[in-house]
Amino acid sequence: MTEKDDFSLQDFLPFLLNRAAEESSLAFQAHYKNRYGMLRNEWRVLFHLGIFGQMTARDIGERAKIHKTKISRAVAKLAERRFVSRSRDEKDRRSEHLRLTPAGEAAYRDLRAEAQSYDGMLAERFTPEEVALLRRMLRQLAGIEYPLPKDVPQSQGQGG
Amino acid sequence: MTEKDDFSLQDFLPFLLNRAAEESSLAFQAHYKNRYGMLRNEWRVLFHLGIFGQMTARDIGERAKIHKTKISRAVAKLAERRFVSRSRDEKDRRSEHLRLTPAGEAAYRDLRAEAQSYDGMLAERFTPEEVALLRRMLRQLAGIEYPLPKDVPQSQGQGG
DNA sequence: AATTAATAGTTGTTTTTGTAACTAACAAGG
DNA sequence: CCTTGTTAGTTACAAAAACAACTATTAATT
Repeated sequence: MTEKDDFSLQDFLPFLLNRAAEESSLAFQAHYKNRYGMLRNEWRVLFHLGIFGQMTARDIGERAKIHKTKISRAVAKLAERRFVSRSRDEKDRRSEHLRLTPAGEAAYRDLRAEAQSYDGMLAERFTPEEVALLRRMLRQLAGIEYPLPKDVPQSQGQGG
Repeated sequence: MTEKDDFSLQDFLPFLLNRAAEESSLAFQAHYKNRYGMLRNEWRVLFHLGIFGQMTARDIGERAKIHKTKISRAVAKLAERRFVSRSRDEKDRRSEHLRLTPAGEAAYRDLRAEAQSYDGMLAERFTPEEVALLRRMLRQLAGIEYPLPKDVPQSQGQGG
């Protein structure tokens, strides 16, 4: 099994990104899965509601780029477990406002703490500058616009 | 939908990595899917055989960290399409040596060229130093050991 | 107003994955 | 030999994702 070829799979960005994503998700996955019986899309919805307070399914899908059928099923599960409450918009009765119940808030806070310490653990392997650059590059690759710092009015060195 | 919370999902590495991986895989996926009807694990197996010439299913799984059932199915598909040929190891009749057929080689070369130009396109958004650092960090997160330079002889066993 | 198009969200069906159990071949110890 | 354990790979079944078609409601066009 000696190398025969100069192409390196382990340098190919899509491959590398997938492997890193998979690997880095494992330990966190164990948390939301084992402790709350949640699926990946469920914690994502939970986090969005935890962060933004109230959103429609559409808002979440747009922001996280998750397909509406996944959102729909994730919301159904979360509502069934009383982590999320739904209320019709009376102006537009097609859409529903979603928010966390107290139980949902509690789960969110717990998982958020977990996420923060987990992220710190991952970041710890590098210097702060490296991590900042990594996040910036990943956001760029993910097509997430760089969020400007709130206190700095001008473009802060996106550089490319 | 205003922010309510200081936790940023878009900075959470597992989330960011997943999004970047998904996004950066899209265009390449279109190639192996539309042109060859391949699935993700199938091109991965194809590439391993293209790069290393001959391997067993086990070798591939170990190197790419793909579960053996996925390899098994990917190999079955590739063999069915005559991209891969299989031959029993006569010393150990449990295992099979896999290699690309001429058709498999052709598909590999085509997709490799695609992968190279696609990777270049992704990398182009950053400076060469940034890209080098990105790959290094991703390898570290993915649990892939840093490959030592080839001219430095090295203890046997697992290799890189 | 009536018709058509668009949007929010759901449901049903087909693919893919994940997991466990399985077969076949080898290996080691009694 | 003959258990017992291990490894390579496959298969069967359950869970999840992808995709298409659907309902209900609103908006736009005539």
